[in-house]
Amino acid sequence: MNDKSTTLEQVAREAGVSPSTVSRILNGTAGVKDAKREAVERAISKLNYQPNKAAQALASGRSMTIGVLTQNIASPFYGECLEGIENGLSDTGYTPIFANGHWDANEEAHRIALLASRQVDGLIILTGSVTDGALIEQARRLPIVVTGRQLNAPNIKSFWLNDRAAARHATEHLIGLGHRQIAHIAGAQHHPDSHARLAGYREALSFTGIELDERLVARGDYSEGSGVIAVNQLLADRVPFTAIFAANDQMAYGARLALYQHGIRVPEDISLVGFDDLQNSIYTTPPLTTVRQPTFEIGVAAAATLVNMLGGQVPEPPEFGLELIVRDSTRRLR
Amino acid sequence: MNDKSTTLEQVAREAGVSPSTVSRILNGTAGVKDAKREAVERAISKLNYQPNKAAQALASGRSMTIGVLTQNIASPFYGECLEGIENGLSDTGYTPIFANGHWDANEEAHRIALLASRQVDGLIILTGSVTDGALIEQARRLPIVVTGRQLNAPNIKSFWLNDRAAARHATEHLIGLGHRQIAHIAGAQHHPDSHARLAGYREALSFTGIELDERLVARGDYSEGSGVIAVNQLLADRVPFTAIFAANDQMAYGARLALYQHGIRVPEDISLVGFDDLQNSIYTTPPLTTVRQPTFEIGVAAAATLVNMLGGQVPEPPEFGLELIVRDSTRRLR
DNA sequence: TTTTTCAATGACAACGCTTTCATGATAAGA
DNA sequence: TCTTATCATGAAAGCGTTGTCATTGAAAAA
Repeated sequence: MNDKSTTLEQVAREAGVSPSTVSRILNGTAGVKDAKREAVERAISKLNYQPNKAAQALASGRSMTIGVLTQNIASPFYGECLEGIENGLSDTGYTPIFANGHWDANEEAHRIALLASRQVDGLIILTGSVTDGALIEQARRLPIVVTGRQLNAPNIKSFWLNDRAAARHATEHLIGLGHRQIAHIAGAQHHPDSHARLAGYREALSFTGIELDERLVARGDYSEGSGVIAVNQLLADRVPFTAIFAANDQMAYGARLALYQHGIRVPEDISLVGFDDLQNSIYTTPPLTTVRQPTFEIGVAAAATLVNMLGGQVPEPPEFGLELIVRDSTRRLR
Repeated sequence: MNDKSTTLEQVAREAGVSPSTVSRILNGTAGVKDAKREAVERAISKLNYQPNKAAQALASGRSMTIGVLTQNIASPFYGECLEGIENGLSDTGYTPIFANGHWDANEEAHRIALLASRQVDGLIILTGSVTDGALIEQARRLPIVVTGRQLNAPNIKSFWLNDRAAARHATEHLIGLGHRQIAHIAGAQHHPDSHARLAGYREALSFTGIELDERLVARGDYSEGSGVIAVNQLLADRVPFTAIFAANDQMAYGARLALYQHGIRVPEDISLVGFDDLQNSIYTTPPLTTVRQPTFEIGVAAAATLVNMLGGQVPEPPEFGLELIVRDSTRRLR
């Protein structure tokens, strides 16, 4: 209504009480006579009052914001997780602030510092390349929830999934369908996930007694484009294969396209397995067999855990598992 | 280092100057002798000082944050735009804060109020159902950039694209390929975009003298699932068609899947056109012919425009156009 | 040299809220 | 009825900055 926004003091004057009282009503800090409470509430809605969060933050030391470090906001993978966090945070009074690390340890450290200077009350770190040490140091000032690693330290909770086991499971699925020449498109070089998934793939092969032909392992970077390149490479190498296990869905999409362009059918000629179960993987042609990551659920749980920590509790975060979702991109070899 | 974070005052003491001087150095507000500047800079890095944004916001009245109202953070469409905004904002000192409206006018109003109470310095509204009036009212206190509508008002800049013309163009592309029985999967009922795209479709048909069979217009809600349903519906209706123009890519993905499940080939049996050119549309099989929305670029431009407005300028935002990208999901009818 | 001007700096009052402390009023115990 | 807890409330001191104002010292002008 007016030009400057209304302040608590104006509300107090309008209601004929002291600012302290208004504050108490706002925060439920102490009992207040009904008469005054009503007067204040009337004043609040009359003046259309909204407390100034910056002032609240400064005075109370709590900003009611949570810093979320992702790697890439636009990626479908992080998108789902962010939505989970948003969901888990709604109605808690906390607001998430997102920052992109772009998979660069320095950048990440910088972003975290920036978040800290914004007085966030806690931190959610979605994977990332920050060192454990840096996190432990940060945790001395802020509670932290981190995904994608196992980290036991005071004031830190971590969500970790057994990528290796799941990758092994996915590969075994292909083996179970009779495939023996199984290519793998590995993820970005320095991601721990990539190693784990590659290790799972190797494990499945060696456990079954299949000798791994190193030429069947192509290196991608988790992007769709790298999936295309990987398949072209694989095809150019002329080492025969009947199935591909891609380290994530996005590369599987790229692989799918490259195969299509070569006139190779999925699953008739080649079976294809991804990893992540992005929302879109139901809608690819054919729908993609993949390992489901409970990304959204992890986001929700991470948020809830952090809020609990902020509430002074020491929550035991739930365990999550990975699950193979068999759709139509894989079939028995004949 | 220490338990509580360092304050400007501690830095001042360490450097042997007054807090004012430190503040001035931080903000470049006034000239400071080199000797002192160096002393202060040394103190800052020694104490690892980061200014408290909440305090800055309170004292200066500027929070250096920008509120961004999206509808759904996780959607690929908004994701690209958010990335653009993030990009356009980097190195400006401003940080975006995202809020989800979930396509509900009330929810949106509530989120905007929340953002306002966080003392954001400006607002970017990505489409949404808020009324123009509400925006104009908000704009009295905050500069606003809004996409998806044409709105000329003080303190508001808008980015608008001619969806109707582009939709017409897309439909004409199909007509030009010899298609006459063209189905349309319309977008969500109350989105202005849906109307515009449907109108463009109608326009193209009537301009070419093709009579529109209303049974060929299916109603979706912009989600992949609704594309599946729409095609199933269309097929069940048994009205023959040779091409589909979906009001967005996500529904086109769904349509693609439904066709696949019915054993109908794209583009051999049916041509398919989408709208948006999501990043994934290059990687569908076949790659999707679609109308490219410069989502990322609009995000960048929206951010830049808002920052300029905050800098006291009255920028003329750049114009953007829509462009038909012909890929492999459409072919000449024979 | 003396006066004027100006750049550099410090003191201090905001900014809008929370939170302790003190106080008067009310209810409970003696 | 008088004292003692208890409760509701107000006054006031921060929270960590910024920004105004006043002060100082030195360079420029006289």
